[in-house]
Amino acid sequence: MADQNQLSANKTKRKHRVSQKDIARRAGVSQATVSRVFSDGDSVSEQKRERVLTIAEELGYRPDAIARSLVQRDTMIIGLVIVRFTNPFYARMIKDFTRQLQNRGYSTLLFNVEDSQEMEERLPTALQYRVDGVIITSAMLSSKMAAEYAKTGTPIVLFNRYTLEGNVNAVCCDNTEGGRLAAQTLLEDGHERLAYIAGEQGSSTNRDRKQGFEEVLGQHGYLLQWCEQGDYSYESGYAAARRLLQNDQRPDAIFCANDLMAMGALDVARHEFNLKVPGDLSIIGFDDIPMAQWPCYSLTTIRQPFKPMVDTTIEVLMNAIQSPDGEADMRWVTPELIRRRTTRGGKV
Amino acid sequence: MADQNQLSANKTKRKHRVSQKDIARRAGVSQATVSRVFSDGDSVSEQKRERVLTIAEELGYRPDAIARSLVQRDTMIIGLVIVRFTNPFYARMIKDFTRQLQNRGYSTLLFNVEDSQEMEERLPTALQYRVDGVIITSAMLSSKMAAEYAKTGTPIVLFNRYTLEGNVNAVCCDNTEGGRLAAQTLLEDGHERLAYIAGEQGSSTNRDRKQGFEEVLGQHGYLLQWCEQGDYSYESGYAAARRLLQNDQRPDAIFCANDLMAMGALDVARHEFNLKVPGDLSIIGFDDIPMAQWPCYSLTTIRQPFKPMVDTTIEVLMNAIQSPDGEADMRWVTPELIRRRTTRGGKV
DNA sequence: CTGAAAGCGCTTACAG
DNA sequence: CTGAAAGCGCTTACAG
Repeated sequence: MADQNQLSANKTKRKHRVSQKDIARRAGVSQATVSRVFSDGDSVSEQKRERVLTIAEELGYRPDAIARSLVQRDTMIIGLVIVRFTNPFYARMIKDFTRQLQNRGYSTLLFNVEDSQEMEERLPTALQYRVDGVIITSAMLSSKMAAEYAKTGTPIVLFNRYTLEGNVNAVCCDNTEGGRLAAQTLLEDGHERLAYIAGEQGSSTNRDRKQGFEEVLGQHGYLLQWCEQGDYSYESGYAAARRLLQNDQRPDAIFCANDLMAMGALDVARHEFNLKVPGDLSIIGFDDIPMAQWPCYSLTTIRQPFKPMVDTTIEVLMNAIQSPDGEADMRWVTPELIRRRTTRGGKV
Repeated sequence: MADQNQLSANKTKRKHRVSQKDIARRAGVSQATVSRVFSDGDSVSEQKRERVLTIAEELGYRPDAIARSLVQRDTMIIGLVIVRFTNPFYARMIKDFTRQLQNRGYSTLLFNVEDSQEMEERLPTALQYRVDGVIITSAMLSSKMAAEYAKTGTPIVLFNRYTLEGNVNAVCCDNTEGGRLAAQTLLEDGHERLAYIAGEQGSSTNRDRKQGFEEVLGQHGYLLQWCEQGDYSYESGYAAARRLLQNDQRPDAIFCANDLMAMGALDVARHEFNLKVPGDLSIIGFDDIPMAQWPCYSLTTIRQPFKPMVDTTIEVLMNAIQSPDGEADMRWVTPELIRRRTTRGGKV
C-alpha cells in the first residue's frame, strides 16, 4: 500500500528496485543529496546524511552500478578471456587474477572460449559491457582485431602470448629460453637421443619452446629426430609418448611442452613399458604445476613463474587504463629449471 | 577533424564512444530508428536498415549493453561466486558453468572468495551490478542473507550446499549416501579398521559424508575410531594419513572426504610407509576428478556427477529467473561408486 | 551544504 | 514504418 509508483498497472515481473528517488522522497531531500551521501568525498550535512542512511538501510537500498557506469565513464569491470582451460595451470590463473582485481575494486567478467576464432567472436560482448580493460590468456589477437580495439580505446593485455608486431600489451614467459634450458639440462646429463612432445599446434608457446630446444640441439650437432604431436592434455602426452617408445630406436630423454603431458608420458613409460625413470628415460616438463612436486611424479620441469606473471599483467593493465595512449608494453618473464626426480643429474 | 562534439573542451581520457545518435545524424534518421535496427524483431524499412548498418560498420559502432541494461530490466549477467577454488574440481565447474551460460546468452561475473563470511561481503557487489541471478558454490548462505536476497528478487542457487530450512534453491550431491557407499564398499571388501580423513571443518559436505560413513559402521557394530582432520587439500590429506599410519594400531582402510586428499594419503602410504595399496591398505576418495583415473593413482572413488549437477543448477536458475516467485527448488543428485585399483574388491 | 536540471546511451509506448 | 518524447538510476556542473 505504502509504495505506489507513478505507473498505475506496471506488469514488470521484477520487484521494484529501491532507488535514490525513493529515499529522497521519504527523507524530504533532493535526489542529488542522496547521491552525494553515497559518493564519498561529497559534502552533506551530518543531519541529512544520517537521515538518508537510516532510510536507505530500512529500504534495503543498494546503489545501482549499472546506472553509475552509464554516467561515469568506467564500469570497474575487467574482461578475462580464458582459452580452453583444462590445465591446472588455468585454475590458478583465474583465481589469482580475480583476487588481484577484486583487491583493486574491479569485478571480473569471465569468458570461456575454445580457440582464437571463438575468442574474436566473444570479444565484442565484453566490449558491449564497456569493460575497462581485457586480459586475454593464451590466444593470439589478429592485427585486424588489435586495430579495432585500439580504436575503442579499451586496453588489452595478452597473457602468455605476444604479437610479433609488438603493438599489443603482453606478458609472456620466455619460452624459447625455457626450451634451451631443457635441452642444456638433458645434454649435460649425458643424453644423446632427445625427443620432444609438442603442445597445441600453431600456438606460439609451443613454437618457441620447440625452437629453443632445437637450437641448443643444433649447437651440439644434433637434429631433433623424435618429435610427436600433443595438445597439452594428459591424454595426448600419454599417447605421444607411447608412439615414441614403440620405436626400435627409442629416445633416452623426452622434453614435454607442458607438465600435464609429461605426467602422461611418465605414466605410460612406467606402467606400460616398465621403464625406470630416470634410469632408462629422463623426462622434463614445463609449467611447474602443483602436482609436479607430488611424490608420485616428482617431475623435473621448467617453471613458469606464475605469480610474477600475474602481477605483471595486472600492472601493465592498470598502467594502460591510466594512460590509454601509452605505447604497447611488452614484458618477458624468465623461466627457471626445477630439478626433481625424473632426470638424472639432480642431487640425490 | 571530422568528429567534433558539442562539448568544446572535454577532457575525457576515454575516446568518444560512437552512439546511436552519431549514426542517426549521419544517416539522416531518428535515433529511435537506429535503435530499432539493432533490436531484432522491430520493423525498419530495408533501405534505412541498410544505410544504418553501413554507417554503423564504418564508425565501428557497438551497442552499449550498460545503457540497454538500465532501461530493460535485465543485464544478462549471472554472478558466479566460487569459494576457495584450488581443487581441480572447481576448474571444471567454472568452465562448465561459463560455457553453459554463454550458450544461453549470459555473461558471467566471477567472484573469488575465501569463506562464507567474505562471500557475504562480496555478494552486494554482484547485486549492485544487477545480475539476473547468482550461483554460489560450496558456501552456506545465512538465513539473514537469504532473506535479504529474497527481498531484492534476485534468484540464487546454491551449488554443492543446501540450507536446512530449504528456503533457498540448491543443487547438491547426496553426500550422506556417498559416505554410506564408501563404508559399505570397504566393509564388503573385508576391512575391519576403517578410518576417515575429514574435509574442511564445518562444511556440510564433510559433515554429511562423515555421517553416512559412521552410520553404516554403526550398523555393523563398529565405531569410527580413526579420524583425522584435513581441509580438502592434497597436503592436508598427506599429513593426516601420516598421522593415521604412525599409530601402532593402524587402520586397514581409509575413506577420504575428497580425491585430492586421497591422493595425498596414497602417496604417503606408498612412498613414506612403503605400504602396498590395496594389499596393505585400501583407499577411497570422493569426487572422481580427472586425475583419479591416471594410472599413477587409479583411485577408487565416489563420483559426484559433475555434468548433471551443473546442468541441473543452470536449469534451476533459469526457472527461478522466469518465475521469481516460485518456491525454492531443492535437487539431490546421487553419487556413484567407481571401483579402480586402490581397493581390493574390484575386478582384477 | 543543497536543489533543479542536464545528460549518460539506450528502449519503448504513443501518435501518426 | 517512423519520429518525438519520456524514462531507466545515477553523477555532476551550475547557481545559490
